[in-house]
Amino acid sequence: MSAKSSLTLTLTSFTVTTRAEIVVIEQPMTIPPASSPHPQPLPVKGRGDVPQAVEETFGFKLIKQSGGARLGEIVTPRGPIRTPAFMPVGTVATVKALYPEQVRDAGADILLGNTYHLMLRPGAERIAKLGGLHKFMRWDKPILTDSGGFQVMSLSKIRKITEEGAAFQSHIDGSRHMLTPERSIEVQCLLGADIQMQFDECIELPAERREVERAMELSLRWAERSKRAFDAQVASGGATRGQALFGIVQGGIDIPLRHRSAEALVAMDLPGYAVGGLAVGEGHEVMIATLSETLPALPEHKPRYLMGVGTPLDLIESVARGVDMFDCVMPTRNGRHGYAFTWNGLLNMKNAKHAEDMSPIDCLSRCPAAQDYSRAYVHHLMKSGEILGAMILSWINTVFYQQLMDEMRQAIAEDRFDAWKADVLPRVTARV
RNA sequence: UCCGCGGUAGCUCAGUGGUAGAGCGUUCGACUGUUAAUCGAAUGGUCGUAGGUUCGAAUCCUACCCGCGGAG
Repeated sequence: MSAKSSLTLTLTSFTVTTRAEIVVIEQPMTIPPASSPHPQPLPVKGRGDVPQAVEETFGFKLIKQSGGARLGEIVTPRGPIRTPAFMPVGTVATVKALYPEQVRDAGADILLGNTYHLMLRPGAERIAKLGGLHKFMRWDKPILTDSGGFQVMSLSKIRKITEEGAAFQSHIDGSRHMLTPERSIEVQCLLGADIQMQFDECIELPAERREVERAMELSLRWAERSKRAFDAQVASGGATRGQALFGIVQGGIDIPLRHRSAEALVAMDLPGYAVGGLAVGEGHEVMIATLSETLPALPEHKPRYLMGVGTPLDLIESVARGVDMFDCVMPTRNGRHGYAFTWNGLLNMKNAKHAEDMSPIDCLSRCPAAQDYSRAYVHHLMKSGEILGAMILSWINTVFYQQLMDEMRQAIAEDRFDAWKADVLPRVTARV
């Protein structure tokens, strides 16, 4: 039962308080010190710098399997990444509306940043000059950077694809920029990303098979170039062996194309593999079906990262099939847009029914804000367009996602993942 | 009391002869490697009242009511 297990988890940086009884409606709301968004300052010593390496190389330990689900740990010089892991998205060097301290205390081991956005502003060379992305944004744990491949799709109106790469027109000032596999890797090295992604072409679905195949084959050639560029960076000191380059399997929902893509990437012997180009319009069932057919084509002893996914349902079903890493804007974006992910389902805090509801948002959450602020108050903040509403919901959702991953890891460790899933899935996928 | 301006959707206002629109609000929805504190949909008005002119009036005319400003 997750209600119980969520309260019995032992987490390094979290004081777990039992507050489920606080639901008394007439009681005045208390704002206890535990809810401070700035709980403890980051250690000043070595802040933002690479810790003197305990482990110089990147690695992955597969600890246990339960059904198809895997428990593991990615080892990096900046610390371990417990898997299955969810990476909060910090595209422009910030997880929107949250302090890095809150993201850390939520339990995140790694963040995602973005090549395209940071290259345009403030600029990769500038970040390098200032000491790297970790120091810049005060996040000393690992960072994974996306290569800009997703922007090939999301910014399709202002770009052109050639064999060489993607020519973008900046969405900020209209200036022209070329993103090639070589430049993408260079930028990711300048940022100091611990895990770097190959440059790829992500396309929207549905799409013609020929188009899917063309983008997949192009992405394979770009993977080769990305690897050569990354190896050259390691050779010249622009990157270390503690950093890693992941390949991205493409191929839409076409299984033979997915297999062809996976096979070619596996032959390149990369330290990790992502499944890209999913959750781009095909629907949950099709995505899971494609994933089920794709994952077995990847090596067991390397981390598997499902890019850009997803809903709690997506995460649970994907972990059940052996995915180790995720990232998604959903907890933060939907938080800014008024939704709360809770252990009893999805809440639209803008709905009128919350206007006079003094109960907490989620008494099963380990996020202080989920206990402290009433639904009525958060409803008011969202209706008023107040920033604090977005901050509170982003916080609650970020904690929810991490707590979800914690519970999954715990369940795998205790070899009860299927039972856990049967219990939790119907509740977290409900709409309240 | 006189003069002027104005009364159109819950609010602020467009619409000057062909049977009403916008923004905001309200309600609901969407969002999956963030161009997103964003976007979409629905809701909503016998056009101050009563007459008149006209084939046709929110629009022109008359009276009255209400508001604001000015004069006395």
